Amino acid sequence: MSDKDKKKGYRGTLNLPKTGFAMKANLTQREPQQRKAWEKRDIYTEILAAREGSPLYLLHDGPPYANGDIHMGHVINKVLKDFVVKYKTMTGHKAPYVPGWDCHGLPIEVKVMAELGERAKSMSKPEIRKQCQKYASKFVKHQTKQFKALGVFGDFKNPYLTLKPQYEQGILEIFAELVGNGLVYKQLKPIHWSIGCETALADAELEYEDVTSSSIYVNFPMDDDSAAKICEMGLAPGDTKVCFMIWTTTPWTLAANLAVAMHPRLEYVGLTYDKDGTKFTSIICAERLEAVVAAAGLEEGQYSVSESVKGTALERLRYVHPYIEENPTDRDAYFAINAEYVTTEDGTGIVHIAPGHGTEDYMEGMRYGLAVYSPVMDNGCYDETVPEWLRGKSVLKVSAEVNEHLRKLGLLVHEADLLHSYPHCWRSKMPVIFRATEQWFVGVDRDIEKFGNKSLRNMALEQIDDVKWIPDWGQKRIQGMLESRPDWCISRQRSWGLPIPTFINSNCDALLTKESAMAVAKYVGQKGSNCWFTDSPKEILGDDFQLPDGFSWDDLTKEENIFDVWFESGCSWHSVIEMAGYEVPVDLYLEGSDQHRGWFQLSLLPALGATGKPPFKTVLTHGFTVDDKGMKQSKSAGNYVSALEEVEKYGADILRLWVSSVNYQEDMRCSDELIGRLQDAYRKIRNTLRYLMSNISGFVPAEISVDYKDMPLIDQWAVEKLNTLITEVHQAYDNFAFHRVFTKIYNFCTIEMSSIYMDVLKDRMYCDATDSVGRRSGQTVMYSILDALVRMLAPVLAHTAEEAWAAIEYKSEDVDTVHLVSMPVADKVIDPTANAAKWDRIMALRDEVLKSLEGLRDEQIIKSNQEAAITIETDDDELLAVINDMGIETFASLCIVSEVSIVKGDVLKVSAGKCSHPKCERCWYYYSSVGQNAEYSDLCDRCAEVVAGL
RNA sequence: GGGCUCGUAGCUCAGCUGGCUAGAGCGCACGCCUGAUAAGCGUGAGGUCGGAGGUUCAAGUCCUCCCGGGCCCA
Repeated sequence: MSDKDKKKGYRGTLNLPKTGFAMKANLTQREPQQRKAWEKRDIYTEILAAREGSPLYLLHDGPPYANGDIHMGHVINKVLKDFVVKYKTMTGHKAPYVPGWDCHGLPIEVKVMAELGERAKSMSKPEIRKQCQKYASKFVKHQTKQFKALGVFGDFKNPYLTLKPQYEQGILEIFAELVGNGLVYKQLKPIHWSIGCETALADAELEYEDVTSSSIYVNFPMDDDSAAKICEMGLAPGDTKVCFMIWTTTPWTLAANLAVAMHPRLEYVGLTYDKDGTKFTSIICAERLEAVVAAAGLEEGQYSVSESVKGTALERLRYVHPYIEENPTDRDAYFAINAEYVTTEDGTGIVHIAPGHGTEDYMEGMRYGLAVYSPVMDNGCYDETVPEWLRGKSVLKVSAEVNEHLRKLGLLVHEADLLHSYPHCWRSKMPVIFRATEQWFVGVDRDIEKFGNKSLRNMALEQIDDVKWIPDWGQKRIQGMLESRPDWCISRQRSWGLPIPTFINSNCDALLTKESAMAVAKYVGQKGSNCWFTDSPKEILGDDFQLPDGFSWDDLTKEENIFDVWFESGCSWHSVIEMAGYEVPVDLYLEGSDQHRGWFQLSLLPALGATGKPPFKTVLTHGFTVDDKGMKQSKSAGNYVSALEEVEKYGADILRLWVSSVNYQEDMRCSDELIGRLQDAYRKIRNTLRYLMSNISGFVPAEISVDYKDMPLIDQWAVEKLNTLITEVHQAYDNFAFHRVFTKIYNFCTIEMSSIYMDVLKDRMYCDATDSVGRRSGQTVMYSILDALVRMLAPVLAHTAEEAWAAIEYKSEDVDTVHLVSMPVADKVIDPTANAAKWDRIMALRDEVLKSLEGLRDEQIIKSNQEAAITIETDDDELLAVINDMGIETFASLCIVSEVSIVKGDVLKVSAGKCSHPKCERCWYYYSSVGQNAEYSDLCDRCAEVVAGL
């Protein structure tokens, strides 16, 4: 025997852990191979086929925009969806997942136009659209690769794309239904207009930024009759120039002014003062007096204030436009109206009204019969109807000139810069203006005969109650949005999109009926929407299409509006789900919480308008990633985490584990460091699996398992803990509470397994005879824990669980992918609560013992626990009984000490000392039996017996 | 400015319908083991529960206000 062998002693007689499951994960190398193997066997198709005939669970994917690389938001979204799909599959559902992309729209068109540069000018719409399609397809490919690299399973070979003819057909079919139900109309209406892009913008296309605007106080002189009335009311002395004083931050809109508004119930006064040698009386709101006096620079004694009257008293009084001599509209104008929305937060309490340039102005204007006057052209310049000095000038650059003009007229009371938040176009970044143009709308307040004369708004508000919102405040959120939302402007003046199928004759009558839209739908479904730009109305509608009265084939042209992309994605429940033969509502929509305004709402409305039903049963939302300090992430702020880099660096399972670890209902703090920390958790989980696996090599569960009732108490404890874990994890998954899944499993690995059970089991596993009942019992438990853990981890650690499943020698289910295995089910026969109180006491006592051992170690009396002998004194009969019941030796093994004695004393007292017995050279315990066996004088009786039997 | 929402140890999470000296894991510090070893075990230090009022015998948990985030809107 060499020295080296001597040193090893009895090592060769032990059953030490053995496994091929590597400690080092090497995820960045191993995962791609795993994915390749999945790809090769087409695991998505295989899984679906295996679940054919099972209950359906439909998660309908919301389409990301086909532009750019994926970011952390995508990661969270897709991984959460994948958790759901994989879990549902493992609970016996057929859970198809068809990923989709939003392919039309402004961002792509703008990008393509920029790339084309000058060349774009000589290109036709179909040519430009072709470039856009190429661009979109390219990013669909990119993102497909990136999503798959996360371990997401789905039908990536046949994704849904909003640019596919079939999909487009579906949109037009829904549109036709809405037309048929009387929801679609065309109207002049002020909408957000991007001057930079020369197009109408949707709410979702606006970005708010702080800008400095010129805010001005302006006097609008009254006509003589009204001035006289003001005097009669006692607001003006009689020898002054009487005016309404308004305040605005958009001087350019004054050219379109048609009225002034005051709140009906607020008090208004006349403020009389001298200005540039003229005596003025300005009507203002009493509450704004101080601010106006300050703005006008009036000192104490330089002005007087009249009694007040209510806003209603001023209604219909007339004024003269400051610089427009003749009313440019065919309706009455230049008088005072009452409006509830007037506030006293700033300004004068009198609001200038330009119905062509503001939504509220428009609404109030309608009530008073004002025209919708909007003297601004597509390019943001004034048209011919304004005074000559303004014609052709850009409204964004004209404030200084307007102010100067007003000053010369003596009507500008005060001018100041104001910093405020103002909407900008998300693409051109230019300030957005309100401008009235002809647009197509879906009316949300129109009664729908087919659905009991309810409006879309009514139906939506009613039926969101039948949808399950997770978290539950999602309902409140969408409710508020539905209550206040205006009609949906669905038209855009752009190239890259699905044309709105409307025709027009030379009288400007529009041809749009359910039948015409359906005819176009059919044609587009066959030829794709490019046909709109190349084919004739007759080809598109079909030879046998019956034109309505007033239309003829030789006087029919196509309109060139395209749909708001939200309308396209909002029809996916039809284009994707229904057209594939599935039924709506689907089980789940799962997106970021911004989609309450976006996809959720804009899917709900078309679905209600067309079918009268919502498209989803459950809507689950997640929050957004913020940086490690909780602040919004952006590339420019430098606190941006690149999803691709993180996957590259740590591997997909680390990212997946990170997603599972955070509560996605709130903001998720995210940084490279925070993600990196999950490596620790990953290692702990992986090592737990590895250790379990390493102790069951050669264990054939079906043949040599031990029954629960025959197990040692500690094994029963472990089985009970596992049972509890399974129940809790199941519940957590069912509630989409993935971070609870993570916490439960992780804590189980750390506490129950690593620091207690696996540590305690070492002696039995290593030192007991290979096929002893005690060892087999431990293996039985470890096997079932391993089996359950791998299954429960599979939705989260998609790659690692697969790797582990493959490494399990004797599988409990004859399936060669963990993703087709079923979730473990808690054993109903085992009641984990039965012994819980008892175990709490035992574990508490164990803590005391470990604490006292730490003292011994500090004094350098012992090094390892096995050197120690423990004496416990207690006055607690119950505790005495519990310990004696389980057996003092069992308790000793739980603490991994050589000797324990427990006696009745005064108070609980744990004392420890060095064990006086000799050390067994094989199991390293200090037992009295060591030395008793003549043949093996350095072994305890147990070890001697085992070694003798070898 | 409005709607919704969040704010418990360095990090990630528990704390149910208000009720003992606020918990866990990780991380950290210190120590142990060397028969899970680029592993394992133990002990310990960390929190005025965002802040201020209030209701209550009693508040992290209810109310009001304030501060600071996030999403959406204006």
